[in-house]
Amino acid sequence: MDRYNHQEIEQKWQKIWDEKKLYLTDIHKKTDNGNFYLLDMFPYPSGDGLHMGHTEGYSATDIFYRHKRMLGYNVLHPQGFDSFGLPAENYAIKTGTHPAETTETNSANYIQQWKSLGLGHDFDNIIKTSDPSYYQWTQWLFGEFYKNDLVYKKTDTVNWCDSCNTTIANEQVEDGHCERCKSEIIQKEIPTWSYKITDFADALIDDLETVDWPEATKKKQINWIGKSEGSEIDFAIKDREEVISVFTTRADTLFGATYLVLAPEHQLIQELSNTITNFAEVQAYIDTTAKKTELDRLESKEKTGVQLQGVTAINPANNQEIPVYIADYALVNYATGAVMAVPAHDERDFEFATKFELPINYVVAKHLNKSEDISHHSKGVYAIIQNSTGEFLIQHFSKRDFYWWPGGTKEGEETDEDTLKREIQEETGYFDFEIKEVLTEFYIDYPHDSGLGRKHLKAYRVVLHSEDTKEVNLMDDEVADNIKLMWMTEEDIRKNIPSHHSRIPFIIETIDSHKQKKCLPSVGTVINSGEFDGMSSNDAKVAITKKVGGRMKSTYRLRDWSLSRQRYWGCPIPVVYDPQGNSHFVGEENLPWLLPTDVDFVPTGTSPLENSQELKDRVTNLFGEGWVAEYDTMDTFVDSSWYFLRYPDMHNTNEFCSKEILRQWQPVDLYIGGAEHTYMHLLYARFFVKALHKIGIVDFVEPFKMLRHQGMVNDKEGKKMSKSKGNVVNPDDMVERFGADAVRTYMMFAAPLEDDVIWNEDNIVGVYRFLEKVWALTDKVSEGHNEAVEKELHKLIKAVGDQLSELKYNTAVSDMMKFINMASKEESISQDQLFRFIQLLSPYAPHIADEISERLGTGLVLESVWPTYNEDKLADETVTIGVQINGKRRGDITVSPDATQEEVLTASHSESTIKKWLDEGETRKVIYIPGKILNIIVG
RNA sequence: GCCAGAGUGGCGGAAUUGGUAGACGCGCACGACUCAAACUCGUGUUCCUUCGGGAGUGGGGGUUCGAUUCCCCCCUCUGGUACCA
Repeated sequence: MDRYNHQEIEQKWQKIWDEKKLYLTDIHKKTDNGNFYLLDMFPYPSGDGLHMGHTEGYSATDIFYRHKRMLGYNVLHPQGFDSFGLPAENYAIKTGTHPAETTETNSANYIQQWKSLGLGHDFDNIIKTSDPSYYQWTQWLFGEFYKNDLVYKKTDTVNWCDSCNTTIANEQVEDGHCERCKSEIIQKEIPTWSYKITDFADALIDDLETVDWPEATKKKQINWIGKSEGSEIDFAIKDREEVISVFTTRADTLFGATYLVLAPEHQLIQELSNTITNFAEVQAYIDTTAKKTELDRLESKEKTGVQLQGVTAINPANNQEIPVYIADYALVNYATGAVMAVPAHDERDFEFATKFELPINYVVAKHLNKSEDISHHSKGVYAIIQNSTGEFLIQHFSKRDFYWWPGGTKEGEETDEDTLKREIQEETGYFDFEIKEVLTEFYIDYPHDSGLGRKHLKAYRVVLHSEDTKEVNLMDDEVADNIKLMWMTEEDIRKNIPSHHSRIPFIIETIDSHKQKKCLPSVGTVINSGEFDGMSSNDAKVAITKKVGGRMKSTYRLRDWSLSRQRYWGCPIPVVYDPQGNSHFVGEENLPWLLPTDVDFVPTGTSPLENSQELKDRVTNLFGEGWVAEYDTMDTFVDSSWYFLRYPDMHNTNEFCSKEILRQWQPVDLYIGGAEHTYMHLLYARFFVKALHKIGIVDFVEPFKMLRHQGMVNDKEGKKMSKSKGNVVNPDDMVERFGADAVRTYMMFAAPLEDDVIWNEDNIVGVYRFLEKVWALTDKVSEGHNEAVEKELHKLIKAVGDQLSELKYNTAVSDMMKFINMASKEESISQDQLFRFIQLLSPYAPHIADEISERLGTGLVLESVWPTYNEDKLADETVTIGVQINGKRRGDITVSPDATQEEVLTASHSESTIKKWLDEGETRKVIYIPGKILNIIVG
């Protein structure tokens, strides 16, 4: 028979499939297994065409599609184009070609490429988001959002790309640069429309539990949304009506708040301008900040700021008067735009306070030892006594070689002060001293037999005024211990006290941190906070918030989605303004609200649509004199946030999708695409569905039940392909040289779907040889039945089917290779057996499958029914199991799969290589796992 | 810094309810075919070895008859994110 010629057969079958409309989906068709919605991330039709990454993702869904269809599902496997966007517009600016024209040319090229890969999409029914028949529904949905208060316009500080001349969303800023053109992003005050995605922040986190997505992707979205739970607390301003609200996750440190910081853009600053005595200086700082790009702010780590002279805030916890600053480390867009600064326990506040010489007050002590529940412990005090030179008084229990701080653990006294006074005098004789602050708290576990259990101790710093003493009054056991009092310097303690007396070095550390003014950001026990002393940080967060009239609250890193773009090639925002400047939705009857064509593309910083006379006339004619259009267009991510809802009913001119079809086809069963869409597209699409659910348009809350990512396709060295490196591999070239079947199969074989694939032309020959072997098998077809092949085939049907459902394509291909290697060595294979194998192969290599099928006379493989297997053909007659002696493998034996332990042991003894190990000693134990392993313990 | 994920032959990778580590493929070596080369086919291919064995899944410890798989500590790499209070 003739040689395998991929070019010839692939072109032949692509033509046949096209003519037969093999991939046409009838969404109303009834099938045994019902509907399955399988979705690819649709591409932007770039002039560069498909890249290898696309090829992998699209091949993956196509394989799944063919399998599902042969299993009897009605599978929707659509394609389309995310065709609005900047590249076409930029190309238009350069060449004068209208974006619509570029889009047409590029789309046609993509479709050609898809077909040449043998992808089974219905190319007669594709979506282009730039078609009025599509974007009229983007606009209709905008109208629904508008009516339901889910989109609003306000002047806001937005990310502005000077090169693209447009605002961009937070998600589209990468490292301070524009995601598209890589130029620096600046902050600009601009009127902009925004979707209220933050209304759904909690649902966007919680509902992830209901979908089958990669865990990493879920976690990334959760991080991106950035929920933090904390408190909102109001600080009064002295002699003013206004209050400053701050958000904090550390209300337990409120007593340590020694100043406040407002973001430079905070609106209160202007309101207080008459009170601020150095307003000129303040305004100058605000102006400087405004000029900084996002990147400047990130790069200049050094803290800057200006005090608002004349403004004093009151710390509601202790009524202390504290200064107020503005500084750009407070961000206007996050929470209230104001921070209560606790330099002792927050790194950023600490840095600022150090620079501006602000007080650092410690109000949380780190635990020496962890204890979750304070309430069940008895309490005591602990005195850390210092003399005038700063030395510490230590007790050395010479009999037990034990060091202790003077002080006591007795109870009964009303206050800690009483206990301390009594104890210090009894044990040391000192009486003229002053009790200072709480340094830390900790726990001591006494031995079980002592009956003392666990004690919770507070360590107070005590300073002696005089070293005069009165009579010492020790208890009997204390006398017996032969206690010596000694004054030690910090250094002495570090050097001489052994480290197992951990609490003494620990307290020295703590004192040292306080003295050296170190920042201690961890949670622990509240100290120096009046009635809250001794409370755990977590309890104190709630208690202190409550005490000062604050509110427990969550804030989010996620911000509303700013959708206005000052560009041409996008979906027009369907809004007009009346002569008073109020906005109105243009109304359903005026949809599609067409993108005007009489527009100069060259960007000027204002929206290109402003130059359209047609648009102006349209508005005047429809609404009257004095009315003006909205000139901005929508972010292209709006278009792609709902396209999957349109596919099943894309020709519907009355609705974006009928209720009936929504119910039958949504949500998407399996979605495959790159992980780079985690923050933008996937988050926005989820928001859209949740918003539509709230409005009552859809009855589900998550758009994509199951999501998988394909990895990237890298070059031979594993490096990312890029134009600048000149290592980009063109899929068309590969298809021409190796054929679509080999390219598809190799991509699936080279690595698990979600891992990166290394594109190495030297390796694809392995897959090509495999296909040649399959081809050669047609020469062996004969009438007789080959039972050996039959058994392997049944195993293969099960393995490949299971692996396909789990998207483990790489091992499925390897199993098929094994089968072919086996079958190639056989004398013959029946026509029926070869056909069933071809069915298994066809999702990966559909062209060769149909060609062989035609030669076998078995018709189009996609229209056949996926083969089944018999359980009883899966079992082997014999099985080889490993024999271990003392856990080390010493040989193997071949037995029947249901051999008893006795039989296996006997077989082992008759194997000379094993027997010599068995003779080493007596058999003490035998572990036999049927079909797997025999382990004999000899000793 | 924080949050994920991953470390297995020369290379891509396989095996995880704990049970023969290295499937399948590339490469390499040898052999057959050939005047020769390529193709193809066959055999071998983790490392060390005194050919008895020994070591081995990033490193160290632990649990177990048995660990790539489970637990603890550490190292390295990749990706994401970062003045988010």
